Amino acid sequence: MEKGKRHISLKDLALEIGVSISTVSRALNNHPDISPEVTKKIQKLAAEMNYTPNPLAMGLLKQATRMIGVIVPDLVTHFYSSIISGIEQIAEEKGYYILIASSNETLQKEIKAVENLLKTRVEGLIVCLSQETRNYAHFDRLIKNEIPLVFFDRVCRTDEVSSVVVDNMDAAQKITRHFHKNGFRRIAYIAGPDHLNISRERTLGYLSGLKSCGLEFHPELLEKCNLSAKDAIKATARLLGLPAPPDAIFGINDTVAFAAMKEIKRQGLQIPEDMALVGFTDEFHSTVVDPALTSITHPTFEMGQETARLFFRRIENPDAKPVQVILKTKLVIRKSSVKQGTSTI
Amino acid sequence: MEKGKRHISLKDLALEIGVSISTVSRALNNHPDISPEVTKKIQKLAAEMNYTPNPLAMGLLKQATRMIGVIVPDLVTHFYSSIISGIEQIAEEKGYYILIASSNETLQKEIKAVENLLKTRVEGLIVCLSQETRNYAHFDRLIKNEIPLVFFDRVCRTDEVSSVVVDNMDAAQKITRHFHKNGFRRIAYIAGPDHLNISRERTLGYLSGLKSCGLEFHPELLEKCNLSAKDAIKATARLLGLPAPPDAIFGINDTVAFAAMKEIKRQGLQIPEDMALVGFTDEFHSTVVDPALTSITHPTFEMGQETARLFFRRIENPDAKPVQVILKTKLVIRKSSVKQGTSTI
DNA sequence: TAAAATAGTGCAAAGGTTTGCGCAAAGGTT
DNA sequence: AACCTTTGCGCAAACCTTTGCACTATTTTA
Repeated sequence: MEKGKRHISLKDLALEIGVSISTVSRALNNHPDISPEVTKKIQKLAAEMNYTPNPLAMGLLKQATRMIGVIVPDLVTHFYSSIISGIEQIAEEKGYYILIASSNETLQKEIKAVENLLKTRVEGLIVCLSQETRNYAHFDRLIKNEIPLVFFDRVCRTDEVSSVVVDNMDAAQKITRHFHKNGFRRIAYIAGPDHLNISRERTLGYLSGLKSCGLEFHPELLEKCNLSAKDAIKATARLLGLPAPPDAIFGINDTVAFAAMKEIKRQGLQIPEDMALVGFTDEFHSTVVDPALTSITHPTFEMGQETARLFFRRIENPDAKPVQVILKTKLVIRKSSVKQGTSTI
Repeated sequence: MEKGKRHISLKDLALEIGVSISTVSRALNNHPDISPEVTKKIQKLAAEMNYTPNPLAMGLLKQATRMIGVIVPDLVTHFYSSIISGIEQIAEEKGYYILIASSNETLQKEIKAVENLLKTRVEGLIVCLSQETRNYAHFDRLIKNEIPLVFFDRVCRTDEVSSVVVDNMDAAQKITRHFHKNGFRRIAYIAGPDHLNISRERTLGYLSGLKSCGLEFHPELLEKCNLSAKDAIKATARLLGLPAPPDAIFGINDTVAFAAMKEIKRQGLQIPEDMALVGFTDEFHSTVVDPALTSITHPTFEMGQETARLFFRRIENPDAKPVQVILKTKLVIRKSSVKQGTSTI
């Protein structure tokens, strides 16, 4: 490879062998029109010279970049990183690359990310809504222009767009019942903003869970926060400061659960003796904290895989009806929600 | 925008207005040759029709894709995610996109990632070596072909390639001295593979730290692991099982530190009373575990930024000499290394 | 008034790839 | 021997953009 020339092209091969570019192209694609000897010679040279087709040229020609844009609320939590890994695995199998953007939980950056990714001509988008997003105009534009789109976890427009979620209602029910079974009666829930499906659905699960246990719903035990650690700490403090404080709390996600844990400890309360705690989070973090955190674990890697599969389903079959894949979560019971001496069965 | 046509081109604008493609192109670039009226009309239409230049076409023409390949050992730890965020920020300022690949700590996947990224015609690579990498042929090829390359954290070929690292020796010294100052005398270190600069340098810091404290070096207190949690647990167990076990341990990174913590707790030992512990990790994780972990924190976001800056320095000035940027770490003292009642000053 | 300069556009090539069509030479059929 | 079919390959267009050059009017200069 001569200096300054990083990649060789069909033209280079054609010049070297003394045939036309078309012949080289066809030979590399095993087109029957080209004689076996010529084909072999060309393929050999291509291998030697380390030829790889230029994706820019292909993209231009085929109007397909083989790139997917992925927008996540943040990059630094295990939840999203793990989902991205799942997406990537499937994408790689299909010969696609993913372009990752973070909305930083803001609507503004999310809109910007959509714009930027479209500018780069990604073939479509895989998105988890930012916490702020309650206006979907930027996605409606994509839908109108028939640009492939799939949502995961935090979703919207589920009639028009395929999506992957977990069974949030079921998960919240499981937590509530688990608390009840372990002797807790004043069960609090720190939710997120109402416009997020995950928050709404978990609230429903919480309520129906209470009902099925024969527990009364106390509105003051349903707290809200904006999903930041800071706000979650405030919400926890409000709960702990109640005239009749809860004896168990579950947080809508890991940030909230860890924040709650910090605040509970800061106030000198024992977990789970004074206050039981359950979160939505992953294996790793749950076990590293003390006490180990009982939690709903998401099948994050599978969520990513499933989302990517839906994306390719859409690419390969644009007219297919949107579907919603609902994955089951698991309640992994650890120390934070079980008083010593209590049966957990 | 008519259905099925996702992006409009100069041609569409030209047809609409009735001028040539060249005129449209020049008008959008404010070329003085085009009359002000025509220019204004074209720019107005372009804005209305939401024209954005096709990066594939530009890439083909300019032989520059404005894409950077980033290879990290894994995607799911905060350390790398945070560095990636830093890289991304600078890249975005420059109008570049990043393509992220994970080596999963294996040489094989790292080589594959290099190949794949080159296939996509990234303009260059930003890399943190996998744990296994001790053969650098795949990078030597890049160097020979003058493909821009920058390493961070785990580096090689530093004479030919710019890199960003932290002052690992200084960091390990700080830890060792901190242990000594707090009354610990049998200080152990769980290192990684010797071919990794971070491991070697921290070992040197450990040794010189011991020396400067007047402590003798006991070879059995220098353990090694392959950076996996599993192996780190084994290494910890070996240390704890020693006839004369250590009274303090520091782990080469967060995975190792957390694994050590688990094993120490599992054996029923108290931290820091029976065994002090210090890790290399980030703010968030250090505070969420119990006891809060004293640790060397990396300026991860800045590392990412600095790495990206070196990359662009290379792009803009290919003949500049390679440099190595060495960032300072901070030792943040928390409970895991200070016995109650002990002065930490 | 004729020649020269200028302003405003368009043509075409380049970058890399695929592919319908055309063309020549070779072989096969009556 | 005259025709038809293969075989094997090249031409050129298309995808989109920039840019050197050429071209046509119009305006300026001598």
